Amino acid sequence: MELPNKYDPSLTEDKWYAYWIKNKFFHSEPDGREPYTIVIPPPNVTGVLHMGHMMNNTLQDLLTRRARMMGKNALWVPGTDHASIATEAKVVNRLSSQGIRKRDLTREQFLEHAWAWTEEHGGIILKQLRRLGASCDWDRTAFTMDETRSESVLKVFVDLYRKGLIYRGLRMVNWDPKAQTVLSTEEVVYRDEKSKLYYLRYYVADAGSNPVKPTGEEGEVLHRDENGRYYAVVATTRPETIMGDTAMCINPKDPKNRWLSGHKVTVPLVGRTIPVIEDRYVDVEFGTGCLKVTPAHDVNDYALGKTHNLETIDIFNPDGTLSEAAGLYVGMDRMDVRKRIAKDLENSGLMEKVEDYENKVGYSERNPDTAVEPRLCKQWFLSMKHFADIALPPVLEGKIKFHPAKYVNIYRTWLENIQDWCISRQLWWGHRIPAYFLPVEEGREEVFVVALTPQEALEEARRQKGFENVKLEDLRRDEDALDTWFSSWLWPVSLFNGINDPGNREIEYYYPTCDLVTAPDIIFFWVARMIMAGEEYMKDVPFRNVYFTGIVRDKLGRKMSKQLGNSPDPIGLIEKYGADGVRLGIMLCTSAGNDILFDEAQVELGRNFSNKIWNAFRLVQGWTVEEKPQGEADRIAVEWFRSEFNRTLEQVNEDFSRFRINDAVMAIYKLFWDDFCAWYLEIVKPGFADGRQIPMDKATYEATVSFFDSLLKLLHPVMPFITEELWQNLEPRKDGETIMLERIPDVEKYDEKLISDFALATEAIASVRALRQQKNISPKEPLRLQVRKDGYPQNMSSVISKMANVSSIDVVDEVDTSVAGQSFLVGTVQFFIPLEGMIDVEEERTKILAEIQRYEGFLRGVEAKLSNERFVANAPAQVVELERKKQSDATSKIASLKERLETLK
RNA sequence: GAGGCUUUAGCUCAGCUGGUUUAGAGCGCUUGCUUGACAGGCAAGAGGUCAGCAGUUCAAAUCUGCUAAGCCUCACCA
Repeated sequence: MELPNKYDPSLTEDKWYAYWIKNKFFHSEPDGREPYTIVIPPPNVTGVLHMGHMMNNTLQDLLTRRARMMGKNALWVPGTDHASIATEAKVVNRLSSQGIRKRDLTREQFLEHAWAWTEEHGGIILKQLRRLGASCDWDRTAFTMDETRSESVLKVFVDLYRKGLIYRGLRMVNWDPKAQTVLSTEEVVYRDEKSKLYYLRYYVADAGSNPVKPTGEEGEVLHRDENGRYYAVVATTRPETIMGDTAMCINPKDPKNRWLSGHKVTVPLVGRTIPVIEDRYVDVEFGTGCLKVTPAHDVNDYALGKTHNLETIDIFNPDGTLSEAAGLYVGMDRMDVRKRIAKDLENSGLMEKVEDYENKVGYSERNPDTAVEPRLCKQWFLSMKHFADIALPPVLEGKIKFHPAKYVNIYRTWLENIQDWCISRQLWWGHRIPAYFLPVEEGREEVFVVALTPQEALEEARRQKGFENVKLEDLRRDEDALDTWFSSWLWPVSLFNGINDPGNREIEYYYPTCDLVTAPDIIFFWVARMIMAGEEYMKDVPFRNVYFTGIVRDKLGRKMSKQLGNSPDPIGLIEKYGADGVRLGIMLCTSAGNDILFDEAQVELGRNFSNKIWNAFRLVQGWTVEEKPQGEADRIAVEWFRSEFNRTLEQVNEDFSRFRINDAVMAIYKLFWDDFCAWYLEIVKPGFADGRQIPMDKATYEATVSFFDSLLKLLHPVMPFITEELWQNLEPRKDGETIMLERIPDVEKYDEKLISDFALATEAIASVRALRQQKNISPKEPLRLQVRKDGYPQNMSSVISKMANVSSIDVVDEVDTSVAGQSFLVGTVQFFIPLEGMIDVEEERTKILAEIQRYEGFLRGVEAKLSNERFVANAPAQVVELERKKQSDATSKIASLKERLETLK
């Protein structure tokens, strides 16, 4: 078969993927083998593939394929996430572009649009994963809102409610005014922001009752205006909230504000009179030491309001505009009000000054332009104390291993300071909370029941006192949906239907899963909560290893973003470099927990490597065989490569077991390119005679094919397509055979002496080649070589002869340096090449002198150690012995170099 | 503000339990290579005060402390 000299991935990738699918090689069913399970971190159902996914999913595929080729029953379960906030936002946007407002639709109408959108865009990302070669069991593709998963979510909600772990409560929560829903504390991201600190005058309202004068002359001036009226000054970053002020607070230990104690002040512009309260919460040093208290719009103020029994005035509408309760600026957005009120305060002489100020402002994780508002409302919460208690031990005790381990601390800190999880969202796209409110009179406290179905809810309701005759249509189901993560946290369990059908064959077999590959930014959102759910519902961990990837950045270290345009299109890369090339390139630069700086040169390297493999195959494929004895160099090469392969295999296994994926992949890369191609194949490659390739002996040929076979297997998990293509052509295969289901060889014993002897030979060869280059001697001109027999592995002569084009190697007691020539050392072995008339004596002397200097310096260091009595007395015997060996080696090297110098005179 | 991590060749990173020939890899760079696998290649090279300072030790890139720069996580200071 005539093969082109360039590998063309487009001719193989789709073909083999279709073959794998047709033969159901990705499909897994429970059986007697050891299971290996990975569940995909479900991407947003309407998302598209980005570089982060590429890395993450290549890793998962690599691990899955490798496990499969180690004889395990490997299963990688794919699926998508309904991503309630993100998807709902997209649907709302699309509707608004069609002139439809969400609030004009019923819930059912809106959900129809949302499902249509999901069907339209859903699953694109899963199709893209196929291009990458992902060996997911597509028959098991799941969705967080499909029937099984939805049922699981509702069951868990009901169960946790009955266990008393879910409660409904009035709390200060984080409100996203754009999405118009609450968020959990984890969904708020804080950003440093340059803002202003406004100093506002709050006049003392009961001046008639002779307030205690501010102490000190300075105070007199500061706190009294030209009309003699006293005032306090409050520093705030949020002047737009003054309409909600219900107190001013000072620290009781603050002498400079003592005079305000017990008085009342007037809120500027608003004119409302509010009390001055005292609380040690107030920082005396900050601003003026006077704090305005707005219980409805600040977490701390809310706490103050509770302890001091203050009125709460909510001045915002859900969309962030000012409500009727504000009295002023009604209907304006809060951010506009801030600018406007600053001017108005200024004009009314109520603004003392404005300072630049840097503070942290919380933004919505999903709507990064929207500042989150603290807001008081009634929501559903999951009590976390219990879950923290069950989720911490498995990680601390090492039942679950984090790679890298540094995340254990982060995990621990979070769990030890955990807050209750707000799980309700004011969204429609999601799992609707299975709570039903019963009809009560206006103003009475709400009464509700929690049940899986309306029918069960009705039965439950009728057991409530006073509701014995309630009817189904009287029940009003809670409008809210659940936080998306409230379904994702069940993923490793719900994928195997472990909630709805506990103890079923699949959950028993596949759970716990083995490895989880995910990004560290969802450690709290997802990883921690899966551990909680796993422990709660399976009484066991959901996975044994968590591999945290880094963030994919561009080569300048910037995050990839649409705005910067620095995010390559993954499918474009696959088309340009081949999926195998992209996979290899990315795998070479990942390491657990470290960000990767992506450079297209990386995948170019991967493409080049594909080509290297391809051409190595072309070489081997073109060989002919005849009956003849195996040559000596060939025999050594075969034995050596067998050892080298096993040594590397051992290293690769070790690297994989420690999740040092890039090291493992690099080791395989070097094994193939450097050891197999550059050394092994070059040694056994037959020459040409009379314009025809010399046939090769059977033993060498068969060894080579078997090495190629092993190498392809080792490479397959990283580069599935090209390895399948070549494996299929390496020997005749039957339909239905695949490299995917072959076994990666086990490590066999190897000969370390042979490996080190061969290393010496390669160094000697490199030295001869270097010499040729320096002296301008053609590689084709044969040279003769002398070698001093001490420490020289004579079995390497045939290899050296062939690779360095040396016509004869004389192994001698002492090299004959009486003729002109060049000597060199490999380790302690001395080589000499006679080169009559080919060397420049002066240049040679300079070089040898430099060499002597280097060794003398080294020797001085060694001797300094050895002459140090404390070293000889304290260091372990073998370390001292080693130093002695270094000393004698260096001494003999120097001696031989000096001798050589003599002969050059 | 509290904890944690990082700093080794031009770039990205190894260097694991202090000791193995006075530091390794990949990429990049330099030089030389056109007939038999591959220029997406082959061969040979250059390149380092291991961030700085002080300490512990017979011995430090490796352990400790301080300093500097960068990054991450958490935290209610208006």
